[in-house]
Amino acid sequence: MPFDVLAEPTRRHILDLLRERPHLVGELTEALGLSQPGTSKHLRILREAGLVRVRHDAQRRWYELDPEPLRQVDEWLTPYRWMWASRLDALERHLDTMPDEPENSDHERDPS
Amino acid sequence: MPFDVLAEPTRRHILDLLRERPHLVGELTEALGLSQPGTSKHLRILREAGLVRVRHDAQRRWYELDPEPLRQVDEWLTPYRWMWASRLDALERHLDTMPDEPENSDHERDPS
DNA sequence: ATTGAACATACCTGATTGGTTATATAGCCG
DNA sequence: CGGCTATATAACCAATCAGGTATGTTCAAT
Repeated sequence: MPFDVLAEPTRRHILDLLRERPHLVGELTEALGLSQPGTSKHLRILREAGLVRVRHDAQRRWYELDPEPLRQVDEWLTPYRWMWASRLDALERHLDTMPDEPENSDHERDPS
Repeated sequence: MPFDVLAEPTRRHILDLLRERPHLVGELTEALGLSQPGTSKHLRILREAGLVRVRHDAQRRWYELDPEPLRQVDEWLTPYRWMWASRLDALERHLDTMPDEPENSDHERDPS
């Protein structure tokens, strides 16, 4: 699953950059503001997850996006997708019907 | 971002279970096959991410899904969504035009 | 009041991970 | 060839984390 790969903000940043155009490792290194080996390490993980591909050009390495694995994420999300719509509808209808009511619900959303 | 929360397979499993109906901690513990404190810990993380809510019923705790934060994931995904469609189209057209050709591309997808 | 049930929190531990610096590898150019 | 450029890999470190056991807390039922 590509979820753990996407968990890393830097990695999402890389994908966002590659969405516009392929990039060299050096370019990414500069854009991300981290060390070159650090960048290469992230790229390796993205490569192994199939999210990017490399094109060799002499010593250069052009990294380009492969969005295919994101489809899995999208699929996992699918059964949830209708929910936030209907939930929002319900909320709207509620707010519509009863404008400010004290509402002593026992619901709780992280009391910490 | 809820990405890191979703990176954990057990946590996705919990959400999948809650998608059907609210569950007690004990039920989840059994379904997941891990210790009760372990379950509670995951639930805490999900709570703090706003992905679940709790309803108190005496000593019982009913955990229920709140899909709202998943919307952020969906939104992050949005600019990528058109891509895999068009990419697939291109592939199909390609396969259509040239059925099995040796194809010595310089492309590479993790040579490891 | 005491016990037991349901859950949360504290604490510890081994594994993973994101970052670094140092070093290898590969290819261009003079 | 020799040195320079671009990238990858190795080795290391501090922090985070998932899991467990032990213990606290709250409430119902007797």
